[in-house]
Amino acid sequence: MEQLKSITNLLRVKGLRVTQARIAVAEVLVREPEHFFTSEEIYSRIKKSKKHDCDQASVYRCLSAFEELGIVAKSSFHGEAARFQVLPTEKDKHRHEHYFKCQGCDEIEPLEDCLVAKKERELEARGYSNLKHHLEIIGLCPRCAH
Amino acid sequence: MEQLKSITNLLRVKGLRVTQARIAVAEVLVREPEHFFTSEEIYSRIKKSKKHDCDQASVYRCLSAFEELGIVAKSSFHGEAARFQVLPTEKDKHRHEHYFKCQGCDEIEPLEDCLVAKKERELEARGYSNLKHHLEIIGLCPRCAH
DNA sequence: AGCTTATTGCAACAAACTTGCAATAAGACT
DNA sequence: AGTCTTATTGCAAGTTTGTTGCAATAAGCT
Repeated sequence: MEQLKSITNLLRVKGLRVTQARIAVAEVLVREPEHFFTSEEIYSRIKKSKKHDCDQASVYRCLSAFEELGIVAKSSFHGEAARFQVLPTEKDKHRHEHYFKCQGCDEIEPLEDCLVAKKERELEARGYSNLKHHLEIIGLCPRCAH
Repeated sequence: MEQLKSITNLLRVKGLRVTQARIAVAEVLVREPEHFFTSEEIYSRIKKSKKHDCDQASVYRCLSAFEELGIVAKSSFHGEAARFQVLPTEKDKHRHEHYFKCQGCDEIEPLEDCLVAKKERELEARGYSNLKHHLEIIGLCPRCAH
């Protein structure tokens, strides 16, 4: 609830309208902050809840806007649909940019520490800028390894 | 030349046929081992050279086979077409799994050292297995930063 | 309540693959 | 070298994951 309000506030601050579609998408994301949603999943939850209704195109447009505002993190795995997750607080914004994906159960878990920060500092020292990164590790988790 | 022969040998050893399409794709990849080819690029170089001919579908099927055999490394960036590069020797197989991509000039450069190896060892100690990883860092290279 | 214009819904488009199937051509066997 | 078997190919159609143009709608300011 609190988080939903902060999203609508941010929209207002940025001069964007607080529309049904944006509320619908935000509600889905906020209800399961640990889940990595595909656009399709978000869309079907909106449909199922029947509280709001909206088009798939709107979900995509909405997620792009949210990404630009830093409300969600987007990540895509080799050839698969992109996944989105709310970024809960300002300081946690980079928390989930590293993932582990199990090829057995398709579970996605965040990796807590940023392996790449050091490398980025080094690149910055050499004149690179506006750095962003994305890391994926795939394999079998202990449960699926048997 | 040497490398091309080792690819055809591997195909034979694995019971796969050494076909025109596979030779054509392999030749393109081997001619520029430092280049990160999209499937489209490979296809149009085959067309242009006129030495062989083949279909786009065959290029895709060929690259999948090569990937499975460890002949090429595949990497894909957010929403873009996948890119492929020959893996020159057994020991260098993981050499190019880390990239930097400049948003200014679209240049892709490998990052030499493996940041993730340590993390993988740690996960393995906790029961994870069959680990593979992919890291991308995007931003502006010094030339594009101005 | 009315006005302005950002958003939406819809349908069409697009990029990057993937797949089914009949035709072809590797390569094993003679 | 010719024949046979079946892995591969070419082609066309399909799929997935978005993106886009445009008229209709609805935020939100006054």
